[in-house]
Amino acid sequence: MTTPAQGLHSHVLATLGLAITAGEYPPGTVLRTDELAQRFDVSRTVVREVVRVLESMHLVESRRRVGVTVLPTASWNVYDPQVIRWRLAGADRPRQLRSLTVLRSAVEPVAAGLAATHATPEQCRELTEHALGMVATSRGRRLEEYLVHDIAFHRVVLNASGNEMFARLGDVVAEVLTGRTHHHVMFEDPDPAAVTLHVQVAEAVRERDAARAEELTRQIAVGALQELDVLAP
Amino acid sequence: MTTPAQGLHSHVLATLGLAITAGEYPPGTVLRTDELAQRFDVSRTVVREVVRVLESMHLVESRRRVGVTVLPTASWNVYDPQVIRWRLAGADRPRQLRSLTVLRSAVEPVAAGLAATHATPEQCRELTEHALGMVATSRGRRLEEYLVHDIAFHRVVLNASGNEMFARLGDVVAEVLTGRTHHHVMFEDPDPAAVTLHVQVAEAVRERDAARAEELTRQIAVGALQELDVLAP
DNA sequence: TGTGACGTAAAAGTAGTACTTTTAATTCCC
DNA sequence: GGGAATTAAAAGTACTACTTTTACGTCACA
Repeated sequence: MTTPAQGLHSHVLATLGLAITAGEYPPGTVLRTDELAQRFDVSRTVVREVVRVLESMHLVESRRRVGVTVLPTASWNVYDPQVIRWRLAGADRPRQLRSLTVLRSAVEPVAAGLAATHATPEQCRELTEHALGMVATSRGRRLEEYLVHDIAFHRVVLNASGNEMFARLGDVVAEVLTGRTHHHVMFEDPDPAAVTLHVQVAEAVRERDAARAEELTRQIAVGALQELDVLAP
Repeated sequence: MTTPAQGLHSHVLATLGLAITAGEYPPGTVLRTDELAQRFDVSRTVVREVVRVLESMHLVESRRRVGVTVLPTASWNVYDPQVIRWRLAGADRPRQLRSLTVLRSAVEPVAAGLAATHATPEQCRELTEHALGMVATSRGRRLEEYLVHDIAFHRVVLNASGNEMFARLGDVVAEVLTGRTHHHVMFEDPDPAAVTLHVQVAEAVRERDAARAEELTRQIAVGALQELDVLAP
């Protein structure tokens, strides 16, 4: 069982993509289109379309007379949301979670700084709302509700930065936060210090204090990294 | 004339991808596969494969009975190197250059800090080598040679960070630096202050001084951003 | 024995056609 | 006028036939 699979293309793509990113086919493995067609019981047409997509993600390379070769991790489009999802669902989830968290620690403080100067009143309002939401749900095992606010908070910050590259990391952050919550010891409530920091970030943005927003977000990031070290040293 | 075009698929993909990212088809525009097949004088098979790839980049969306709809910029996979190249080659090159530079300013300092603790002796050597190369070519209109060292330098830093997400930004940085050089007033030599900073970063990494490497790289980034403000206010 | 030209076959690439499925839009009935 | 049935348009899938590239093995020649 892999994915719902409405549409043959989606199904084959999901299956193959997941298998490759999970390392089931070591780099250099050669697949042949009609072999795949047979294996999945679909036409070569469908397989070819899938291969073209995998090729655009640089997961495989297709060469005449050779076949479809699986490429090493180093050439993968690791920023492709689809690739990220596959990897988070597969074997090297911890590694992926760590590298994404490091990326966050670089990007989010800068994004917060920019948000302080660019955020619209509406965005400021949303920020405050979600920060307060986090406070409200930070105790009593309400992790799922907390997560919703946490994700929304960070998404607003990234969007408010006014930089489209940052904005597009919203989904990535959502994945990371979700992954983290669901793999935690679910007994403990979120770190109160982190909650406070979120409230303060919202404050700083509202007050147009870029330096403070950046610094506070940096502290949140440090916390996230430390947490990761404790969980997976 | 758009691209060399070895292979029908590549040609159609390049043409369509470029046109869409250049905004020639406003979001919501509907294309039909057999119309495209006719226009490019290729089979529908080829067009379908191209559409599937564009779909995986979230440039378009294909729906039955409707056709292939061009999606708004907000949904594009802006981290896809191919999309980045298309956008840099097209109309909103300045915007793209700016958002990428902001991304760099967030990522590279952190990467440099990590590099200071993770760089191998070989990487330290390369770093120093390229920094000195930059010094050597920083005067006398040797911009192309300078560029090679500049790109190599930043690539080594990103790789040495040990984070695969950072490492994969090497190509992006290369594109940005190349774009900047080629669109500058080519009369002036690179900023001497920047050159010095690169040498110092190499030094800091060699001495395992993470904080200093990070701070110095941050200064390089600030310089790049200011430069951008002067050029395209 | 080594080397280079050559031929072969295997696999991807392309084309075209026939058919299925979904679904927007129109029609028609109540 | 609103909702159900019909229709047709476009993508999705399959299959088959053919073209092009090219890795690999063969064989001749030095």
